[in-house]
Amino acid sequence: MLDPKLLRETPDLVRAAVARKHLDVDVDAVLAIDTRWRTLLSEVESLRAKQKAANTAMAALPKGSPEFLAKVGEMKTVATAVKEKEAVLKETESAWQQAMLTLPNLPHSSVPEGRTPEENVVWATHGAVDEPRPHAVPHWEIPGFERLFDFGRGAKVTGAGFPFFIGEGARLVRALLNFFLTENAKAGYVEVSPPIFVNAASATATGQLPDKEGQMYETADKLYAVPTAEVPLTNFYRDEIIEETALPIHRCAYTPCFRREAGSYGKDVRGLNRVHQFDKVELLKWVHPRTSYDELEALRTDAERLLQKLGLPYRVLLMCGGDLGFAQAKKYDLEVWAAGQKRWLEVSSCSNFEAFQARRAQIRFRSKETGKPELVHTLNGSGLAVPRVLAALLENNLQADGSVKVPEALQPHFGRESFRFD
RNA sequence: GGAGAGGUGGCAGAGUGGUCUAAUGCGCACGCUUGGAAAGCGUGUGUAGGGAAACCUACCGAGGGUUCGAAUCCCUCCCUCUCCGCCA
Repeated sequence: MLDPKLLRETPDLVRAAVARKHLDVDVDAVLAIDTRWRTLLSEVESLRAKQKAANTAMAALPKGSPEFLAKVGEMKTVATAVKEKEAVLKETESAWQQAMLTLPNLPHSSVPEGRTPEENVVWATHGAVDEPRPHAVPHWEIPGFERLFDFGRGAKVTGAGFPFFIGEGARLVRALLNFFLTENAKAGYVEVSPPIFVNAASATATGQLPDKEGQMYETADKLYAVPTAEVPLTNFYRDEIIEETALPIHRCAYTPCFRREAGSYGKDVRGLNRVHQFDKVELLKWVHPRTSYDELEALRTDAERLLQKLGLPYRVLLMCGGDLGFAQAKKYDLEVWAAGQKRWLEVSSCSNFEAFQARRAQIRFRSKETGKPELVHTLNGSGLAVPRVLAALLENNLQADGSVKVPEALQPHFGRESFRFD
């Protein structure tokens, strides 16, 4: 959510942000509701003040005295008026809240202009992308693929997009997770193992609800399977005030992630590219507003290092205004090169939300200068998502003899230097 | 799952219909005191919204209700504790 004061005092800034993100939001309509809400609020408050004054006066009167009874009669009409006004206020308030939620976060000044993904800026490219690999094939076409990654039985047991990982397949997943967590710990992120179901309040605070409800799996008792560890992790400090000396807080968490991916059919759903359940390690930061852009660069570097150590070619995209998410102020995507499919796969998305998430989740710190609570800045990024890294690893490291070379950094976790599908 | 008890400020804990912006204690901050400290004494000490300000309003687990008036009474839900049952 945006700062309501920002809307009132500098509506042009908000209009500019809407334009840069190429969204269709009626800022003036939100302003109108805001004004109406504030008028109603002060009306209700003055009626309440009247009630309180009468209350104090009546406490001093003998109960049942004529003066007392006269006051009761008088206050009855005020009570009715308060009730009516309050009902209107409440309605207006929820309309106000909904309207405020339509306003996107302001893009940072360093975010490039642009409407479509094609206008994202290629920030950096690492590794040999154009190296000839005559035997490279999409990972799902590797002979024996289903022996280690059994999509067929997964579909029977659960449904499409819920594969079994078997033998070396399962071991690769575990090795990657172990590698990610170990490296992240070295970089100073404290490991957390969070609940993988969250309640509606948590899903609302991080923005999954109400809009993206259809993207989550919901249980019979109204809990949601997490689409990313970002949700339980960010909500850890929801409605809390953190000591400034505790900042910055760096954490990482492995969870399985569950996504219904409703309506996302197309060619990028093959194999490990897009599944309903996948493993991911998420990096999360709660920081002082002053440092959040330095922290974003560091976050991106930390995620990049993982790909570098695995020896996988990748590129960094700086997202343009139009491809920025609703809540992000600035975002980098990390895309790994899949040599068989000859395409880039997104494996991490490193974002600075500034105070946007923190305001919605009410995560604050006590400022040493003012002594007052202020909103923290939150950042997050994957470090990293397993299946797509795995897909790229299989495709890039497939040898002419059909074996797959395990990256050196992964060998201590995997236990061998290579493996075969057949 | 069954039975019972309870959720009040940073913490402990009083308050069971009216002057509660919540007693008291601890903690914390500042001041007095002191050679310095402790003790003692004094003052202050939540969050949010509105307002230029004085100030006003809301918040006693959450939501609804009764009432002229609710921390207090009623209803629903959530959570914690104790005992019993079941079980990794």
